[in-house]
Amino acid sequence: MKVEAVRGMTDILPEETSLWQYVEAEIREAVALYGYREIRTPIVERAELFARGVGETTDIVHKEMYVFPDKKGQLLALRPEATASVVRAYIEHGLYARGGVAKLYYLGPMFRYEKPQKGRKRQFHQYGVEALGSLDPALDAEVIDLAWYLMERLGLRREGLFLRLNSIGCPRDRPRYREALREYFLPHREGLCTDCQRRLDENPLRILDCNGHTCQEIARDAPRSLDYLCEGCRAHFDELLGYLDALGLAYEKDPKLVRGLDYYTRTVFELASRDLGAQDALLGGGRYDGLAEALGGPPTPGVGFAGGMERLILVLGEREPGERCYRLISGPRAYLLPVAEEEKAEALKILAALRRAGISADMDYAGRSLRKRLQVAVQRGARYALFLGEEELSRGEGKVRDLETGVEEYVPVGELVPYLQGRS
RNA sequence: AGGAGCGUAGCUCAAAGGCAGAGCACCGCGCUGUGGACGCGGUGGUUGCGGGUUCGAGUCCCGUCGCUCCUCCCA
Repeated sequence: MKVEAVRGMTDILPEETSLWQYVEAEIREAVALYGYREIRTPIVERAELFARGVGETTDIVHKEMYVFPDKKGQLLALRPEATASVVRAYIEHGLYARGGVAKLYYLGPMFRYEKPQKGRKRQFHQYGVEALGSLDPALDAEVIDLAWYLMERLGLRREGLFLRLNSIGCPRDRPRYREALREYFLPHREGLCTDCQRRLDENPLRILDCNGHTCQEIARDAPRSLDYLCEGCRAHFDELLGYLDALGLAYEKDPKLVRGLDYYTRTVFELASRDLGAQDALLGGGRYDGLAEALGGPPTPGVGFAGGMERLILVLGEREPGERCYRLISGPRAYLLPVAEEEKAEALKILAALRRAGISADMDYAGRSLRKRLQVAVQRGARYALFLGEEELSRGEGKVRDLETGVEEYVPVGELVPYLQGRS
C-alpha cells in the first residue's frame, strides 16, 4: 500500500513555492511598514489555551481541533489559529512591561479538522498581525487599512474585494444581547438542530453561524448585536467608521457577522474576494479586549486579523501571467559539462569554486548524454555552458559557451571565476 | 455537516462488458564532444483500494479512501 499525505494536508512543490516566497516576502515588508515585528510561537500548545482563549463552545475548538495526549497524558493541541498563542506569549514574556502598543505578526501552519475543499485544507497557512495594548478605534482603523494595503500591494484590485464589518459589543452588553437572542430563539427551540439547542443554553451567539439550514432560516431575523451596544461600544464603532471614511476605505455593515471565535469584542471584520466561490474570505479579524485577561494575564486590549495563504495564492494564481508581479527563480548561471568520466573530479572542483564565488552552477548527475546535458542546461535557463574535455583540460582550460549568442571561448580554469563574474 | 461529480502512464485525456491506448513529458539513437526543431526507437500501469455480478469488469453493483464543486462555516 502506497503511503500518501494525510487527508487535507498537501505538499507545496517547488513550482509553487516561488509564489509562496514572493507572497511571504510582500507580507513581511508590508507589515514592517506598519511597525509589526515577527513572533514565532510553537505549533503545539496545551489544548486548554484554545479552550479558554478561543472558546470551548466554538466549532473550531469543539469540533475541529486536533487534540491528543502526550506521553505524560497532558492534553495538547495543534494550533487552530495563532492569536491565542501570541497573546499567551505576550503575557508569558511580559511584553506588556515594555509599554506602548506591541505590534506582532506571524506566519505559519494552522490545523483544523474539517472537510477539505478548494481553498480549505486541514493544514493551512495563515499570516496575521496583532496589536496589543490600546483601545483606540484609530488602531482598529489602522489594522483594517493594513489589510487593504496588503491586498493592494499584492496586486488585487479594490473592486474585486469587499470589507464586511460589524460590532458585537463588549462583555458588559453581551449578557443583554445573549438574553435577547435566547428570548428570540426559545420559541423556535424545537426547530433548531441538537447542537443549537445546546448552544441556546451555552452560547446563543453561536447559533448565528450554525451550518444547519433550518437554523439559518430561524436565525435570519434574530436580534442584531449593533442594537445592543453600550454607549462605549457604540462610540467606538462610530469613531471607527469615521476613521475608515477618512481613509477612504469602503465597508459593508454586516449584522450577521459574528465570527467563529469567542474572544472577539466590539469590532469584527472580514475582507473577502468577489473572485472566490464559497470560501471567499481572504482574511478576518477584530478586537479582543478580554482575551489577555481570560488567559491569566493583565487586562490588555488587542486588535488584529489573520489571513489565509492558500486563499491568497489561489487568487493570485488565477490572474493572467502578464498581471503576475512575481519572478520565477532563475536557473544556474553556469552549467558544467564534463565530457567523460575522467573530467568529473575537475568539474566538481570548478563547481565548488564557482559557488563559493557566488556564481550559481550545476551539472548533471543522471548519467545523460552530452547532447542531452546541453539541452538540460538550456532548459534550466543557464547562461553559460562549460565544456570540460580532455582536449581543453590538458591545456588547463575550459571552453565557455554563451548559450544566448552561441559564441565560444577558451578560458584558463583559474580564471573562470573572474571571467564569469565580469559578464552581465 | 448535507448535496453532486470524478479517480486509467509523471501530466492531459481516450477505450460506451471483449487485446489497456494517444498526446505531452522522460530516456536513447540519428549527431562516437555541442541547443528547444525533425525523424526513429524505448521506459513507463496491479485502471485509487477492497469485495461482488459475469465465461469475461477500466466499464455494472456495494463498500472504502482521495480529490473537485455546491450549500454552510470559515483562512
